[in-house]
Amino acid sequence: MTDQRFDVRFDAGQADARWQAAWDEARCFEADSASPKPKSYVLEMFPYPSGRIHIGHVRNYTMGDVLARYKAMRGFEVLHPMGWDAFGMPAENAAMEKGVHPAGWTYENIATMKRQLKQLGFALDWSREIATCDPAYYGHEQALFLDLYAAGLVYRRESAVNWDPVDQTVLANEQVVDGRGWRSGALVEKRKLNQWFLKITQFAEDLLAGLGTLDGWPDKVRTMQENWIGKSQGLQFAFDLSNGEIVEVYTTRPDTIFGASFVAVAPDHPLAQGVAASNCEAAHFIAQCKQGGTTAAELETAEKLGFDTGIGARHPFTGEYLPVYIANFVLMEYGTGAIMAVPGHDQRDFDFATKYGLPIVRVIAAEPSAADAPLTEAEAGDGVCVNSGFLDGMAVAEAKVEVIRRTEADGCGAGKTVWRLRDWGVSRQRYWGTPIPFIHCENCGVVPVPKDQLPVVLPEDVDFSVPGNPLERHATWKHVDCPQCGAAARRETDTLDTFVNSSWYFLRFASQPADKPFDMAEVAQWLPVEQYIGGIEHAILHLLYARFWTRALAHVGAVDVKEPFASLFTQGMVTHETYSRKDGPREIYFTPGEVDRSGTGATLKSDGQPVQIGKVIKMSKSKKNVVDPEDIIADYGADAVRWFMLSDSPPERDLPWSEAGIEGCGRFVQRLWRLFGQFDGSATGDNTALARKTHQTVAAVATDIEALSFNKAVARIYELTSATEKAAPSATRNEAIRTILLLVSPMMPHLAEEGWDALGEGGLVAEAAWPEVDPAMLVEDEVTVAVQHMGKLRDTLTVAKGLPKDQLEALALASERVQRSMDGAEVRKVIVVPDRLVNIVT
RNA sequence: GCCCCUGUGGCGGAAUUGGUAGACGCGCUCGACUCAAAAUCGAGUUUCUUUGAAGUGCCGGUUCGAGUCCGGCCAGGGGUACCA
Repeated sequence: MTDQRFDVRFDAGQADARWQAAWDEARCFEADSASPKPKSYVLEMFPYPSGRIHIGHVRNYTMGDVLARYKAMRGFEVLHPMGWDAFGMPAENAAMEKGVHPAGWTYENIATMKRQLKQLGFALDWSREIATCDPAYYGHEQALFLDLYAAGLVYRRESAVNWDPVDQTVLANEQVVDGRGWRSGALVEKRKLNQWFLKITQFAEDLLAGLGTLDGWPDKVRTMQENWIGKSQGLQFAFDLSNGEIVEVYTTRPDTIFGASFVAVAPDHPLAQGVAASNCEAAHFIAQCKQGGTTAAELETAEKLGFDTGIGARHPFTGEYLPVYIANFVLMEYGTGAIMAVPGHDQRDFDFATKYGLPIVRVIAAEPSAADAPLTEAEAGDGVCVNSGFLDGMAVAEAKVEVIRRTEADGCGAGKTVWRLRDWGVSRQRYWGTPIPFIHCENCGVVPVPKDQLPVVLPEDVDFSVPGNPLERHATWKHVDCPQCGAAARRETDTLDTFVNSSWYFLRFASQPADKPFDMAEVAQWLPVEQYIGGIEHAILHLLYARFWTRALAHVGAVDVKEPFASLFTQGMVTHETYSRKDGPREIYFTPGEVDRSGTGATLKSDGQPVQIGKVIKMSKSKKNVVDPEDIIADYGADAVRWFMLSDSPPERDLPWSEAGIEGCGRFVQRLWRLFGQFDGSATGDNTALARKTHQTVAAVATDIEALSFNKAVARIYELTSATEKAAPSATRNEAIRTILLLVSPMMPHLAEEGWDALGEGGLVAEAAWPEVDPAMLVEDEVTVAVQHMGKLRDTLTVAKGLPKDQLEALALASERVQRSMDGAEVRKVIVVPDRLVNIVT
């Protein structure tokens, strides 16, 4: 007697609501830290509450959800939490554009997005929800920041920001478009401010070494972080200057020292500043270097400019005097802020030397005889030293050692390890972030806010009608008494980089006492995160900062974890075309929903006029190329959307969004529903082939889910579904149907619950166990072997598995098609790969 | 500029990691059912000059054998320290 529900189509709308309520009521996704079961912490990168969930979120959270539900079926106590990376610029932009308060805007977005996530039926522990803009979260962050300060990991120094001279405000790199402020259109300048820094460089060696232990991370991410940290062994030495001073330079290529044809210092180097004090041309040049933004891409691609100071630098080995330039491509942050320039073997130096007519000397050649081969571009490759005095004939590596040895012996320099990694600047001159808990006192200097006065809470009455930091302008907020001497003092008005918020949220998810950031012992129950899933765009910054912050907390004894994420999976981005129009210096973007794309071009629905079709790039709030999943949930149900996210595209690859395909997923939901309805309790008898297929599929899908290869798991399930549909009723077929239901339950949980219930299984499928596999059923007894002649396929043979080589060879040679292809030629060689192929070489 | 990645039918992709290229899905075509449509079911679907040949972005190399390994290019994407 089958359930009457199977007489009609599966009603996703009804089932989604019903089972979401049932899971809530059973509280089956709330993680129990005290559970005796083995623990599994599955985490997806928490979203910025930008307004509404987009397809990229759905993809990310569906993957994590399948893994979390699968892990639960395998007997783990699963922690699968969700929260909100709720501080950030878009809230302030909304405040400026729409006059809404950042807090109100953010919390409304959170409410909307939480509702949308719930519609997707994710197995999330909402009891642990976090919003980083909640003082209950950021207050603990302020306490941790003070702990790091006490441990000497926090300091202040000057650093450059993008300055908009018209709006009188600091701009994010994203807000600088073609060197101009995005609102004012003014040319952006570099301006120095006193800012807060975290000593990430103190952990550089350990962060680098730690990469070697992260077996569960993609190699590409480890490589990117390794390059970012950028350990290099080089030489730091001093040039004696013609004005009696010295200048320290750092080079990673001491082997090329004889090719040095000038010395260059950064515009903000003390030497440059000294020259500028008495030379207005130099001062003018330095001022010119201040133009433009602060990004590496901008600095590297800008035209190389220099100013000859007239000072000479004495080469330590030749005694020759090299000109000293102030150059815009030398960075004060790296090494000593001064370089010896070797045009022959560094492209930046080559470009500069060409422009200013400086000598370009070859000092490295493929072989000694090529010493005078002309250079048309810088050659950075390996070779032997030429035109290099005592280094001539030495290999690059050997010469590096020799130059460092001589320099050290002469006492004018030493070998030195230098890191590309710079300390983490965490100051932001913005309102919507964690207030940095310090007070500036004229008597006492920089004073930490006492912990019993935390949290330092953001004022609510702020004005966004003028640009700049509202905290700075607030009438009363920054005026406080010094906690040490009681005198009138001033609060720090910078807030923390939002990457600080996301550097420890995974700890707060694991343990959230009211009186402290987290409990160390409870954190130890769950950490490290077993599987972390998020976008590849976070490969360096977020992931490196989180690794650093965890180490810093371990350094102050707050946690006993070193690496926070045991395994990392970087999903590809969901991409879409952009649509825009120029409006003066600003580019105005439109959402796909606002655009009619039916013709060859694209027009705006509201006015029928054309819009520019931009590149296919990652979906982002600022480019508005986002698609709203809620409509397709309404049309097809949560399960079809989830299934679609998992099908087809390999999860690590980018997914260009298209509407096509979702309908097919909707059809498959119905197809499964019909199949469940064919469960026939009265059927008897076995079907060995189907039983084998079933067990093989269970094993393969488990492997695929554990590897997060959901697209492959989906293909396997399609195959088993087809085979089961075609089979005649039998006990085996019933078992196959029941198995399919369990296999799809992490992916299509609503459909699975409805089917489980209709089949009278009892309890929730969310709490059911993964089907057992009989290893004996995985082995096939026949295999198909390819037969090739000269590497080209000529025939296939179906033979018993494990057939010996000589028999395979004989069968292959006997093949009529092979004989025809060989056309009587003599067999020179036969390659036999058992169970796979035979290749005959003539 | 620099670092990392990707490139296979009309489309998304698979290929036991050097061994039958195109599994599975989408789309499309034809057929069945229907008064008709939807839904469903079945067959087909890389290309071509089709006893066969070519084919995995392009050019070359290694190998009995290359989508897979090596060298050189091209195109697209991500990051580039204040987007998150």
